[in-house]
Amino acid sequence: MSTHPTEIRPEPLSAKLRRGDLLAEKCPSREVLKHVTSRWGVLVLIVLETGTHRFSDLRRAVGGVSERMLAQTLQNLEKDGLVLRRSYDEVPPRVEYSLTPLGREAAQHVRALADWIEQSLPRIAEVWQANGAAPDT
Amino acid sequence: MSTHPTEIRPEPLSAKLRRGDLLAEKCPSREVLKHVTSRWGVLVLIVLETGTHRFSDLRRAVGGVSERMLAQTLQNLEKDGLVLRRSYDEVPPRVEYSLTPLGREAAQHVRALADWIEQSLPRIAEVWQANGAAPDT
DNA sequence: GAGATCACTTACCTTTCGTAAGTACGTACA
DNA sequence: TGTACGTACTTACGAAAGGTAAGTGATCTC
Repeated sequence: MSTHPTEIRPEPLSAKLRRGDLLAEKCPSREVLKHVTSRWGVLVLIVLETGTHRFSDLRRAVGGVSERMLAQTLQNLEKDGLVLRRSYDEVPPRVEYSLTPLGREAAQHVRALADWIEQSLPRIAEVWQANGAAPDT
Repeated sequence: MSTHPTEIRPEPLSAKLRRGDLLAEKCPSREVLKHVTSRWGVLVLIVLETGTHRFSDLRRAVGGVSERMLAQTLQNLEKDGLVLRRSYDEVPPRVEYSLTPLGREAAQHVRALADWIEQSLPRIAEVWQANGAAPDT
C-alpha cells in the first residue's frame, strides 16, 4: 500500500492483493476494519462464533440491536466474505447465517479483544470512579 | 452482569466490579467497546503502542483523522484509563499521549486484529472481486 | 377474516461525524 | 508594526449515519 502522496492514479485491483495498511486513509482495509469493528459487527461475529443462527436468533442474542442495523451489519460482513447467508425456500422466510473460514479467523481476534474488555471492566470501572466520571458517550 | 429483564433498579457501582457482558445492552463494558473499537480509537491505540506521541504527531500518523475526532477519541480513551495525557507548561502548547499499562493490554489485542485484517486483505479483495462488489460503506 | 411467523425494507427523526474556521500565546521575519 | 507560524484544542454548521416505528409479502392457524 503506497503512502507516497504524489501517487494520484486510482489503484488497479491487482494492487489490492498486497497486504493492507490501516494507517493509510485510502487503503481498502479501512473498509474491512469499519465493518469488523462496527458497533454491531463485533457482537454479531462473537455470537456467530458459537454457531449458525437465524436472523431473529441473532436479534435476540445481541442486546439492543435493531432489525435495521442487524440487516445492514450482516450484509456488510457477507460482502467481505466473513459471513455466509443461506436462504431456504420456505414461508415464513428462513435464513441462516454462519461464519466462513475467513470469518472464523476474524471472530477469534474479535473474541479475544471482547474477552479482554469484559474481564478488564472492573479495573476500568475503578478509573471511572476515581475520576468521578460515569461512562460517557 | 445480570441479563434478567425484570431487574429494573439501577445497578450500584459495586456491581460494576464484576466481569462485563458485552452482549447485554446495558452493561458498561459496551462503552469501553465503543471507545476501543471506534473508527479512530483502533488506529490511535495502534500508533500509541509504538511509543509516546504529541497530538500533531498522532494527527499525521493516522491518515484521515480530523483534529476534532482525534481530540474526542483521545478524551474517551483517557477517561477509560487506557491513555495518559501529559501536558507541559509551554507555549506553543505541548501535550504528550502515551498508553497506560491497561491501554497497552488493549492495544495488543487491537494490534492483533489489525494485523489480521491487513494480512487478510488480499483474500477479502478476492471476495469483492468475485462478487463484483467494490468495498462498500 | 384476523392474527401470527419470518426476514427484511421504508420513512422520518435524532445523533454523530466531517469540514472549516476560530482561540490563545509566544516567536520569527519583513 | 504587521504577518505568519507553531501547538492543542474548541466552535459552528451542514452532511452522513443510526435509531425508532411501521410496512411488506406469503403462508399457516384458529
